[in-house]
Amino acid sequence: MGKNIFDSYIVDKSKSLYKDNGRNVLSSDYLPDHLPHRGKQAAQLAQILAPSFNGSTPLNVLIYGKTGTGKTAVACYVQRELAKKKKALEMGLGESVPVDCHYINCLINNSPYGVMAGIANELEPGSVPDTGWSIEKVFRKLKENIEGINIVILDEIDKLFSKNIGQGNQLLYSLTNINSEIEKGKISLIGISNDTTYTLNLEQKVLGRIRGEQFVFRSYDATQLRDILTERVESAFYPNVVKPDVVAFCAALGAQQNGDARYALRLLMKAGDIAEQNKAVAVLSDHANQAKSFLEKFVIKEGVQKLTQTQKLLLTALVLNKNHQFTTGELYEEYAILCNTLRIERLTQRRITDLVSELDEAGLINAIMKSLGRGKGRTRLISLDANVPLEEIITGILDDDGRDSLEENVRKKIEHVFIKNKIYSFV
DNA sequence: CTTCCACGGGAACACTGGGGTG
DNA sequence: CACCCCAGTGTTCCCGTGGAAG
Repeated sequence: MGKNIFDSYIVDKSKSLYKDNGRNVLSSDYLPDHLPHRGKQAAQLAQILAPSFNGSTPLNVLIYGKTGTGKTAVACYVQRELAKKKKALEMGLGESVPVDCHYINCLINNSPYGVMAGIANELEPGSVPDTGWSIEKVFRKLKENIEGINIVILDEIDKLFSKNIGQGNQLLYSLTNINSEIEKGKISLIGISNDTTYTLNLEQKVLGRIRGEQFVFRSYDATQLRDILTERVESAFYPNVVKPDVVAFCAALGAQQNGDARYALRLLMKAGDIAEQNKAVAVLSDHANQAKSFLEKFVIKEGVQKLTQTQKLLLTALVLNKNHQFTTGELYEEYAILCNTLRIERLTQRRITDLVSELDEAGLINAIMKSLGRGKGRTRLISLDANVPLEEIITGILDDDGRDSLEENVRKKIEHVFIKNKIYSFV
């Protein structure tokens, strides 16, 4: 047998640090049997939903909290328990219990149509196509098929409002309105939001209808994260494979990232992977350190790769003048010049301001609003974020990784520009 | 108080890609 | 098959507005 590119990555099962299927335990969509430090929240949620088994429609629920604070985990945990209870009751009664809980992720179905169709297909799989119908038609179909009490978890519900506030309100209004329109089926919503401003820009008429319970999930601190990680480590790795200081390290970093348990778990998994690839017999703090820098770079590079061609050009302009602070007007000039040399159509300045805002939100650049007074007006001062390594940005721009946001000839030309300006030499 | 530049909301448009109809 | 309906996305166009130097 010759050498194969997979060889160094496939570890002999007998030498693996992970138990069978253990690596999955660390993945973000794994739902453990026990949720440390979230038992109370799960119990409260169960209490709110419990009346559904007696035939009354539960109150709506809004859950707020930053990423990785266990919102989704708690909701899905309760969903799973509810399904178990339903089954048990049905076994006992010998008849079906008309209670169901569905999960919709609004980031994946990221449009009013997508969410509406998602719910309709939960009620009756395949009843609605992914595209092509009017929303009203989807809604009609949904109303046709709805029966009993349906608890709908709308995860990342804030994404419905980030693009078009009016549409988001309209959708929630329609969904909550169903209960007064129809007798045979009811809906209650569990909205999960990463936006901690607690408002979601809900209009008054929608707010009045939602009228439910609100939960705020506080971020985990380092101690809590350590408890979470410790439990996962026990089911993911063989005994004594992960040193306690590695767990503490991951927990501490997770705490720094706004108490993000997901990040801490990713760190731990990466550390485990690195340890395996190095054929180590244990996961050491050195592996965790490597994992940390890997994730940092990976996030940036991946973020840049996903950008549109125009955003990459804006970044290019900033990289070429990495010590300069641009006003929007200046940056637009620079961008226009770049478009000329690359022979591409340029977008309007209005569009560019939006793209700059997106880059700012992504944390790749700093754009500070300043009023410079007479003759200068009100503008943003734009520069690369000093904390972002230049190398990752440049490789992110050039290395498309099959995403094809850059036309091939444009990519070549940008590379050429970088080389000409002696910025690309170290790659 | 004027003046300046760009911010950013909103309407309108083009285009894409799917379903439904005759 | 030709043709219309519909949602979504990315864009342009128009324009009222902010806020500090002069």
